[in-house]
Amino acid sequence: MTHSTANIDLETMRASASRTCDMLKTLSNPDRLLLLCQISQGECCVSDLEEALDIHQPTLSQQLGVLRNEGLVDTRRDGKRIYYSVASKEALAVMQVLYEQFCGVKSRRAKR
Amino acid sequence: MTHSTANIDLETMRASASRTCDMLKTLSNPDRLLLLCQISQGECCVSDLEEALDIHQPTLSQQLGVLRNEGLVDTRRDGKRIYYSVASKEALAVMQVLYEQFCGVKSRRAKR
DNA sequence: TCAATATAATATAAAAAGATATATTGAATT
DNA sequence: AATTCAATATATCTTTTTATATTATATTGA
Repeated sequence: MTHSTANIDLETMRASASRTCDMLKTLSNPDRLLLLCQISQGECCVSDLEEALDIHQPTLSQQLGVLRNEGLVDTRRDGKRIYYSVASKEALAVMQVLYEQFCGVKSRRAKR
Repeated sequence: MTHSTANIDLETMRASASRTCDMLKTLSNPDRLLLLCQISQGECCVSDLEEALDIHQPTLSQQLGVLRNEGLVDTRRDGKRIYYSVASKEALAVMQVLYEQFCGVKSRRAKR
């Protein structure tokens, strides 16, 4: 419990870990992950997402709400429709790696 | 509930999302994230981790157990000590991006 | 009034975190 | 070879938190 320099670094690390975990938790749900995956390929409105992912409406709206609250997506209204886009560069970067690692082409199986 | 081609793709997507979420959930805990962060910088034994991160022993062992069960780390025994290393290239790739995004140098704040 | 979307309100389950105690294994010592 | 210590793991609870799904209702714009 001393206040050594090591512990000061540790506090910084813990702060970063905490922020990072917040984002990871938000991504740790299959519906939200798929939603963000779709949205990160280009702005979509809710009905597009509903059709593409076959998630039923209240769930969809609820999970989009979570993504909004965590600041991962932005919205824009156009008439009756609300369009979603990715708002976080961090999330976008993570989605990209996840896609490469879990959905990418299997051909180049280099150093495993 | 039709079996259109769109739904076949959706099943594949859901399967990938599910696997991806499993890993994200495992990372979504500050202790585990810090542990994996340390381990990804080079093999460490448990007492190294305990000292570096100031996590108390049963918690440490428990969270390392989670990382093991999810296949994210490997272990090797040397005498009384057990050494941990990263076992998943996917996890390593994710950790790298997380580090860049949440702990990286702030200097190059290019396109935001 | 309809279509698109969001919010509310529950219920139920699940699970996550922390604490304490105990077990296992290997090395060192007697 | 028995004892003991150090390193690590497992077990067991508690408590709290969180997830998820469902159904119903509200809001907003055309």
